[in-house]
Amino acid sequence: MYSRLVNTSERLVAATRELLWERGYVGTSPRAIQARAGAGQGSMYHHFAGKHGLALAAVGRSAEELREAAEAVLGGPGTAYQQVRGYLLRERDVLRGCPVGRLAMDPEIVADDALRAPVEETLGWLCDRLAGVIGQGVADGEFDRGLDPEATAAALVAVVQGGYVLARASASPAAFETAVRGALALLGPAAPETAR
Amino acid sequence: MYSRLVNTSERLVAATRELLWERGYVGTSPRAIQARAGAGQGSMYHHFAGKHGLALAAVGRSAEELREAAEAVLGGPGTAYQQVRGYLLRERDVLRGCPVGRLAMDPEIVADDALRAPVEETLGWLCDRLAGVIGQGVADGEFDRGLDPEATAAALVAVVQGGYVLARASASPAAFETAVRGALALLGPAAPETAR
DNA sequence: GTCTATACCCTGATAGAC
DNA sequence: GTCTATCAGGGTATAGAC
Repeated sequence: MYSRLVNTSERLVAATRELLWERGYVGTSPRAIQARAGAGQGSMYHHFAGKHGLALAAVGRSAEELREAAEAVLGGPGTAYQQVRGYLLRERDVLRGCPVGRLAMDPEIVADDALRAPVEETLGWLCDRLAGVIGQGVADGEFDRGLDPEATAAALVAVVQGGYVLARASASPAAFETAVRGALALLGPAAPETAR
Repeated sequence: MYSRLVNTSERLVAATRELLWERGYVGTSPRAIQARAGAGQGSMYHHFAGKHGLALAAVGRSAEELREAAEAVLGGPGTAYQQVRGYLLRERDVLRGCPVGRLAMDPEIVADDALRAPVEETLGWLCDRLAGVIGQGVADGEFDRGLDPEATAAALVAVVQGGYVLARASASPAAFETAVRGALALLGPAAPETAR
C-alpha cells in the first residue's frame, strides 16, 4: 500500500484522505487509518496530534487537489461555455462522490470550525472561479445578458454535488450524467456547434 | 421527549429518524437511540431486530413524509413554473439537509440494498414527479419546446441536494438560496410576473 | 521513530429476571 | 414489555520501552 510514499507521515495522510472520502470523519477510526497506512499506533501519535490533527492535514491536502483539478479545466482553452462544460463533464469517480463536499454532510466536521474552514473556502473558491468564467461569457455575449454569474455558478456547483447524491442513491453514475446534461441544456443558449 | 408519542415503538422510530438525519447510519448508535427515545436496552431489542431493523423502519417513514411534502406542492395549484418554484422554495431546515438524500452519502446505507432501496425509490419518484410537471409546462408552451423534462428534473433535484452541501459548508442557508435562485433563473423563460 | 501495554468508555447484542 | 447484567470487541488516547 502506498508503495511510492516513503514517509510514514505521508502514508498516514493518504490513508486518512481515503477514509474521510469513503466514510466521513464520524465513520473513520484511528485504528482503520493505521491499518490502511501500514503504520503502528505509536507511529501515528508521534507524527500527528490524534485523529483531529490528521484530519486537518488530510482535508487541507484534498482541498488543494480539488482546486488544482478545477483550475486545470476552468483556466484552460476555449469559450466560457466550453470551460464550464469541461468542468461539469470532467472525469470523476462519480460513485465515490466529492472528497471535499462530502465532508459538509459530516456532523463533526461542520461542528468544528478548523475542519469546516477548508471545506467552506474550497467550495467558495470554486463558486467564485466559475462565476468569473460565466461573467466573462456574459461580457462576451456568449450567455444571456440577464444571467447572474454568482447565482448561476452556485447552481452549477450544486448540480455536481447533488449529482453525486442521485448517483449513489441509484448505485449508478447515470443519474449524475443526466443531471449535468439537464443543467448544461438550461445554461445554453450556446448553439450545439459551440458546445463541441 | 416525544410526549405525544405514546408507544415506545413510535418513540424509537422517531429518535432513529432524527439521528439518521443528523449523523447518518455510521454515526448513530443504539445507545444514542435509546437515550433519545427514553427507552431501555431490552425495550429496543424487543420491538426491533437491532439497529438495522430500526433503520429500515425509520428510513421508510422519512421517505413517506418526503413524498407527502413534495406532493403537497407539486400537486398543488398554479402553472408548472409555479409548482416547480414552490417546490424549490418550500420551507426547509436547510442546515439539517435532506433526511433522505443525506443517507446516500453513508457508506453502510449504500452498501446495503434493503436500506438503499427506499432512498433510490424516493429520489427516483421525485425526479419523475418533477419531470411530469415540467413536461406539462412544455406541452402548455410555458417552457421552451426543446427542454428535456427528465434531465431538467434531475438537474433541479440535484440543485436542492447540492444546495444543502453548500449551505452546510458555509454554515449558512444563504448559499442554498443562491443556488436555487440561479436554477430558477435558468429555468425561465417564465416572465417575472408569471413567477409570482 | 516505532513498538507494545494499558486505560477507559462505547458499540452492538444476548440472557434472563421481573 | 421493560429492566438490569453481561459480553467480546472497537474507539481514542497515553505511557514508556526500545
